[in-house]
Amino acid sequence: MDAFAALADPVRRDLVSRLANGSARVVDLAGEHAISRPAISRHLRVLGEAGLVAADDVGRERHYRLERTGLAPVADYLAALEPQPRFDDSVLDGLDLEVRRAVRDRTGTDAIIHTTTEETA
Amino acid sequence: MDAFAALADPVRRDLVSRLANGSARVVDLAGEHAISRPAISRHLRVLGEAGLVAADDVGRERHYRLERTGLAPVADYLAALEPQPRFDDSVLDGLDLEVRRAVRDRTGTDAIIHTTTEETA
DNA sequence: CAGATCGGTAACCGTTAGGTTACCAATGTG
DNA sequence: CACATTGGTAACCTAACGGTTACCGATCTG
Repeated sequence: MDAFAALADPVRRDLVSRLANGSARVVDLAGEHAISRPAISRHLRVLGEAGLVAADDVGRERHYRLERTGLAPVADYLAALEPQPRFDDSVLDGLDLEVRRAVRDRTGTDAIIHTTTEETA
Repeated sequence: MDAFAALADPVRRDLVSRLANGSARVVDLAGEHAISRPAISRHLRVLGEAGLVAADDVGRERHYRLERTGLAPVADYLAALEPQPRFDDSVLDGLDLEVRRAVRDRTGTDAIIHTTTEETA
């Protein structure tokens, strides 16, 4: 099950939100979620398969933690829905030439396009 | 069906992506998606209920278009999972304003906006 | 060792999701 | 008007989802 399908379930979203505040054991999560422990366990397995959660075994306990990299597909998808997915330089056209010229002149570091960041007066 | 569940289906994600490039009719979308037109129609209804898609009636045709504000719950959820809730997510930059506005506007359904903010006493 | 705790898995069950075909209303066009 | 086009809906079916209880192994602890 992919990340989208995994996050379609409100219980799993709660679990992910919960784990964003720190890792937890299955019993802890089950104690907070009104449904049975096996149900929580299976939700965690789904989240694990989606790459959203990972576990560390500590003795007989299993500490689940959020795996934020698993959120990448979702974030990427949202980003791709932006009106202009490309960098729109047109707004800065006026500055653009000067920026490039300055970069050429200096040639020191690579500097490249940090855009409007370095504006020391 | 909320936005998360709506986006859980790959066909619906395709439809949303497709509509991000411009509106389209049901027959057009059906012609691109290998499944039957009624199936597409129902997917569009689901997307509409989730606030992800809207339609303009033009004669006997119905032009579907992407409703980006419907993405607010998802973007908001992702933002809430950030390690430190700074508003520095370049990925979600464009959505940010729409997120805030949509949260104000909609507030209907479950929306999930409160995300675990209300700490237990 | 005996027993409690932690956690995964299997079996079962009701509900829902998503596909199909068939049908219907509404609108454009010869 | 006759008919094609567009698109929504209903009925139906299969597969999957998500819950439960029961059971098992593994690990701490008296």
